[in-house]
Amino acid sequence: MQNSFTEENYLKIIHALSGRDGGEVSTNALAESTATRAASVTDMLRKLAEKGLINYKKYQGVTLTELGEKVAIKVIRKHRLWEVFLVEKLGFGWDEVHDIAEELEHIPSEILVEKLDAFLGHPRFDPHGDPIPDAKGNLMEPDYGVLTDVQLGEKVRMMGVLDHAPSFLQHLDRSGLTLGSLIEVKEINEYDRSASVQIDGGPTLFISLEVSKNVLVQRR
Amino acid sequence: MQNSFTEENYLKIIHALSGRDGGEVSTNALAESTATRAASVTDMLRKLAEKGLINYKKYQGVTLTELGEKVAIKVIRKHRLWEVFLVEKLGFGWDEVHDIAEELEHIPSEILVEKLDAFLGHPRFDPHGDPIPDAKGNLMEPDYGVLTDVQLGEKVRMMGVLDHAPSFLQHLDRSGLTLGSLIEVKEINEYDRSASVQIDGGPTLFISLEVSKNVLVQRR
DNA sequence: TAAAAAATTTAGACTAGTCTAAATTTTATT
DNA sequence: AATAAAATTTAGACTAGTCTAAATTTTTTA
Ligand SMILES: [Mn+2]
Ligand SMILES: [Mn+2]
Ligand SMILES: [Mn+2]
Ligand SMILES: [Mn+2]
Repeated sequence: MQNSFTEENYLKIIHALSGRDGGEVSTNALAESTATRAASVTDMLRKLAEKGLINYKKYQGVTLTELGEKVAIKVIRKHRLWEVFLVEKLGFGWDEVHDIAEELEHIPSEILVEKLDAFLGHPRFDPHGDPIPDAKGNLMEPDYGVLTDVQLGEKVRMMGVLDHAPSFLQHLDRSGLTLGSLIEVKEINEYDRSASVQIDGGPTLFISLEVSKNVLVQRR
Repeated sequence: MQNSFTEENYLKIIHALSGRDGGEVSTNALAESTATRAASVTDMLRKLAEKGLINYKKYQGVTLTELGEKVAIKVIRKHRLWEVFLVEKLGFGWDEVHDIAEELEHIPSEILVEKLDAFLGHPRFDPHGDPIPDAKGNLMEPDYGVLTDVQLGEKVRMMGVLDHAPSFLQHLDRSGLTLGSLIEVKEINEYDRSASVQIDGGPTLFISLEVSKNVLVQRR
């Protein structure tokens, strides 16, 4: 049978919290991310385990099974493709698309996804720099660094963001930081780890640690 | 508060069954169209009435309130715009889009609908010839006739279909009948009311009463 | 390593939407 | 108008997903 909207969300969140190592995810972490209570999570975990989507032993946390992983990646693929559509075709800002994509990602129809993918020209990344899984379910996570780890004087390319909150994305817009920006670290303040960076060889910008922490860059 | 997927479907179906005269819709008719039982319909009707979306007096059938009508038309607008998107942009056939649009029509976001509408060039009709309500909720029902009512020798333009079933639409495709086709009635058989028609001044086609009944045409 | 704290699960309950079976109301027929 | 048939509503129950409060298990800390 089909998976419900709610089940798909649990799988997607388990995938995200599990990280690239595929480690166990705790009931409390899921309660936090799903905005429900731990007791509700336990109920759902029993059901997902029943359906063979997760590995679950009481009190031990959960991981996705291969099947669960496949389902999660399909949802992520749809989410990111729809985000590309919203930005590239409909003209939404990258700060406006996440919530709409949260709904669109649950529309069924394999063929819809594949036609959408073709219509968009088989994009490799979504508007936030996140990689789009291919039709076979392969998800290549590029290993970007965080701006915090960049040394003084280094030049890096902005490739993505860790925080997807509209307020953060809007802040980046106002700062003139977008995907692809060339960032040169001109100064790092020991006291609060804020920094001055030069964008695309042009204007210099002051950024807080909070921002640096959430900007993904390609070091070369 | 927001209306659920299920509530929206009830409103849309009440709108459809109510016809242009806005007449009462019976519990049984709704049970049939929603593929549920009459008892379930009664429960939902109480709820919709509670929310001010329908006029409901026990045993008397229902009509939409102005509010209910507004909500129904918004759903219809979304359904038809998404169908245009699926056909015009993604390359689906007109026989493939209805079920997918049934899902997409429930995605919220007013701004999404308006951006989609603009992206599509503000289409007036969907792939089946059905009129698309405008952003203000105006729905202009053109008064087409049915091919059955066309006289011998008359020339009419095909403008829509009454049956939206994939099998019927595929049958029209195979027959070479599409929206915009010029149809001249060459012969009508008294016995079964089947007919021979000439399409776009070209090939002559034999069509059954069942088909004629479901083809909408513009008489001039 | 025993007690305290934290995390997790169980118990019991609620809502939305659905069902079957029984009761009621309306409509059609004698 | 009385009765039969059809339509509709009510009663009681079920599932998915959620909740609070209580019980249990694991982890931490003294
Ligand atoms: Mn997103
Ligand atoms: Mn994204
Ligand atoms: Mn349709
Ligand atoms: Mn249509």
